[in-house]
Amino acid sequence: MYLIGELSKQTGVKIPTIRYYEEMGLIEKPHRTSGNQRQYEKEGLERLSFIKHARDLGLSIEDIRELVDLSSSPEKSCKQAHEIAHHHLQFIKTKISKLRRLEKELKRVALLDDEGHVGKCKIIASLADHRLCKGEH
Amino acid sequence: MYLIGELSKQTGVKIPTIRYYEEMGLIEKPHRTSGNQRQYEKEGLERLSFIKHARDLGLSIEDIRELVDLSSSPEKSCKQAHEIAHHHLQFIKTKISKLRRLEKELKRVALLDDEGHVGKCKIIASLADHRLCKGEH
DNA sequence: AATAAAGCTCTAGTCATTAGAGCTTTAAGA
DNA sequence: TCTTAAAGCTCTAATGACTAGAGCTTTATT
Ligand SMILES: [Zn+2]
Ligand SMILES: [Zn+2]
Ligand SMILES: [Zn+2]
Ligand SMILES: [Zn+2]
Repeated sequence: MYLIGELSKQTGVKIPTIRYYEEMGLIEKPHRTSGNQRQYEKEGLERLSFIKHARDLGLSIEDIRELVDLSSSPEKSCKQAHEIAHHHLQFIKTKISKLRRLEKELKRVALLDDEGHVGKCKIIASLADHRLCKGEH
Repeated sequence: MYLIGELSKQTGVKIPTIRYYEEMGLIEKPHRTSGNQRQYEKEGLERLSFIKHARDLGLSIEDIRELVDLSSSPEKSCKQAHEIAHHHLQFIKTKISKLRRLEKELKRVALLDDEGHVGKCKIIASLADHRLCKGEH
């Protein structure tokens, strides 16, 4: 149905990345043509779209591998999937709050005005000395 | 004055990382003892503290290299330092807003409740199909 | 003198790709 | 049918910022 270039266009996943996913065992090894070229079916496209979407949502390859494995057994409990999503949400929240603290400090630093030369540069001084910061990073 | 382990304790930078910074040209090669061990002076400690703080604020090694180079010439214009700080602030802001969009989508996904098995799992369905999302990532 | 702690170099692994070299296969036009 | 261009293949190495480990030497303490 699709050669790798077509699959790449359909999903937005670059060709070397598709081959990498194959090597990592995220997608099944596709059928090869007589000339050794990868040939994908609709399921291959669907699985790659799933992976692309999960990656766009920031999930790790490991998380995705578990989700992919899971989704091949419809009768199993989906508890693990809920845990992964939940855990990842927490992870993103933590990341955001860390970045917000950073942003605060950086705003203070980046908006400093000074005489314009290195010797008395307030930005360089602020980077040199954490005691000038209001909080932790 | 300090051996590498002491420097590490003082700054919170791990020993292999200090050696890595040396190799990258971020810190000067220190004097060696007769037994080939690195021996740092006060300036070495100060420079490493600078680097640590800038890293904690999220600056890249490349940015830090420029700042370090710059700070050795006090008479030069510090325009470049201001640019780096500014640019980095923008970078952090962009990152935060991307993560917030992600958080929104993930909240929607992670808090879904369903019948508890993979076949009808709403989380897995949401990951499989971006059309179920409200926005871009 | 013996032992332990801390230092050294060098290599390789992490994560998720991406780039490039050097080759073969396939499709299309002359 | 021949030729060329596009697209595919494998394999290796690079990215960024470390980190871990093997196998060795130096230093400090008992
Ligand atoms: Zn300045
Ligand atoms: Zn600080
Ligand atoms: Zn479910
Ligand atoms: Zn989506």
